[in-house]
Amino acid sequence: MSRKITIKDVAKHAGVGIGTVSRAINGNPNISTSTKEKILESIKILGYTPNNVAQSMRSQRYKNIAFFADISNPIFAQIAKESQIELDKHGYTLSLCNIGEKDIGNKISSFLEGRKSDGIILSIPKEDDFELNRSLANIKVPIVTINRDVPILPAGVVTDYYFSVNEAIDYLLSLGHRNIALIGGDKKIRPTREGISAYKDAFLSNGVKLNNNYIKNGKLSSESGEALFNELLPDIQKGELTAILCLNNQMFYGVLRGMRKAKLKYPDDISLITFEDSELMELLDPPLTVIHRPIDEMGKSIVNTLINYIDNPETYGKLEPVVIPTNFIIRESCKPVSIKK
Amino acid sequence: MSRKITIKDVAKHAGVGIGTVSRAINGNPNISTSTKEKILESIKILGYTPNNVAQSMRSQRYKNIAFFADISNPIFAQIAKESQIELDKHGYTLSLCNIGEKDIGNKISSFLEGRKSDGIILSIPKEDDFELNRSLANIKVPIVTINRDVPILPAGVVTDYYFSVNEAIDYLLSLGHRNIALIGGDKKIRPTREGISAYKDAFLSNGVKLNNNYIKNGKLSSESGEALFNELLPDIQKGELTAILCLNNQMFYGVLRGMRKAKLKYPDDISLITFEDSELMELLDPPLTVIHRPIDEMGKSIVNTLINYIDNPETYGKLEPVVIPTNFIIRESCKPVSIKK
DNA sequence: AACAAATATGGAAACGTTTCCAAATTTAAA
DNA sequence: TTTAAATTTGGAAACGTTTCCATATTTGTT
Repeated sequence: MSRKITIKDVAKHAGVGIGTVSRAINGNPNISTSTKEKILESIKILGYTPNNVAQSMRSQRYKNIAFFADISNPIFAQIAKESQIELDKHGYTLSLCNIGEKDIGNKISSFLEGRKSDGIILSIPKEDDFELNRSLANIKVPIVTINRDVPILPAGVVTDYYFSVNEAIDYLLSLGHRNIALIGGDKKIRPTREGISAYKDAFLSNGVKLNNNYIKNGKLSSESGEALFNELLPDIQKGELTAILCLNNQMFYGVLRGMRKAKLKYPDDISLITFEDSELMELLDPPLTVIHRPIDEMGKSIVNTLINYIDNPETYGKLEPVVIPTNFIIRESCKPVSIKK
Repeated sequence: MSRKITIKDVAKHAGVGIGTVSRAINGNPNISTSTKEKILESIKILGYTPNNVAQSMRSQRYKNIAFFADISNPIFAQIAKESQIELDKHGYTLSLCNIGEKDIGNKISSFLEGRKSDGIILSIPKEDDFELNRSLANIKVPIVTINRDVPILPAGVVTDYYFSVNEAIDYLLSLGHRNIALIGGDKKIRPTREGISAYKDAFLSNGVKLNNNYIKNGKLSSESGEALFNELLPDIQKGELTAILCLNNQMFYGVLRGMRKAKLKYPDDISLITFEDSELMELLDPPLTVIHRPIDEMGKSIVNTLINYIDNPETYGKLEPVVIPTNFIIRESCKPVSIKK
């Protein structure tokens, strides 16, 4: 295998200095058009490609982003994919890092100490983890969070939970539902906070009295979803509770499982709406009415926000969150309430 | 922010030369226990961590693996996750790269030219893509493929399609099914090839005559799955075809969609088995009988195979494929055939 | 105690870039 | 033309390691 072509080879071939070659590669303006062309020609002839490791070493820029999330949740896998596609356009690569529930801060710090990334895309389970926030505060590269407001961090990219939930509840109310359960994660995370607020506002603006007991909070897991469903079960069986809106797809699986075990069917026994669409949501029988978010747009926004922070560090922390709108897709998991007491 | 601690600082603090510090870090045997301890102590005091970029630059080893697959398929996202977890244990990072259908070889080459990886995990749609194979042949780092036999590449990691399909067909035959359709991808890819061979052998060993028309091949997409299902539809409606085994989860979605449109229900109108388990497969109504493969084990095997190739280049191409066993999970999507003509 | 062999150590060179500064060249102004 | 200013260029230094070789030290043998 022949020796790797370096910048020196290019310089010699083009009859210029290495600094000039570097300027040609990096779009530096201090170079005449003619020499630049000559160098680009030599590069093509020799088949030269810059060694990124050497570039990073010297320039302290790495053209790499680290993606920290629990990618066993398919939604994050999709976001990772879309982010990677967008990053690729900007010449960045994406390092995938899985995180669990614990010790996230240390994992990120130790990753950054060794490996070099210019920025981080981060999805964390909680917003108010004191330890975590302290570690995050010490990280010196920009971080863009997904659907979380972390006090110590600048605004990230968020789904429009408020609008989505408002719209969905409006829809259920218009179908005649009066008791609607909201199942979500911890009250302290943005999606739940926004969701609850939209839920309440929807009842208020429709002049319907709401029952706070139907706001259920738990962990973002199917087990927790199933447990919360079971708390609601008696009221469903009594016919008092007629609809459920679930803010998280993992929890929704738990709701489905709970229904299965209780031998309940939607939409006859209860109307169902969940957050997050997927091919299977349409293939469930009956197909599910869902709140759909455009994952590709999320990926693009995340990447562009992050790259903006990298290129313009002075804007870091000064921007408003990017809010991604959703689509409400009505299928067949909700039906009108016929009789009202 | 204070200047980064380098190996020189450590050397000065410990009163040794930089080469000695390097030896201490890298587990080089040519160092006395006492100096090594002294250096490790200094490292701890100063909070030194080696700069990986500089290490890579000099050593030409990158401690990075590139993962090329279509990660919008959740199964690859999961494999990516499991691989990353395993790689992490070995001090490697994972770069995620999405690939489409076209120009895969060039994408990989150009990624490797700039970015530096020590190895590649690869999932490609086809095995016999001449252009692609030619590009792959020129890649000088080890490649481990997932479920494909690429002639030019050494053995990768494969699911035990033969055993799985054999077991599943046996099961369907034991339920009295005599006409069973097999839906899979191109005949030239390993899973389909093995699947068909296992399918035929199962009929043979059970002394049942098989109908070659029920072996259906298409693309690994839900659209293709739906199209193939529609080809089978007349025979299903005539009651001649009573079971389908689907080798690919994407195609299976198409089958489900086709059934939905034809207003057919499983297991009453047809028995159904698919490859690939997921939380939702259990939550479908009725829950699906599936062939489950242990993704964590696949990830581990992939990584260990690849790292072995990196550490022992002389074994590259000399090893047998690693075959990952599967579990057959019987749920409720198949029912016995009552009447036989 | 003397010497050879084995082990341990220091530090220059190299990895392939970018950055910076000084110098050369071109352009513009007088 | 001359001179000043602007532009372009070359290449040394630096980024932080590992590797290699020469040298120093320790260990073992007689």
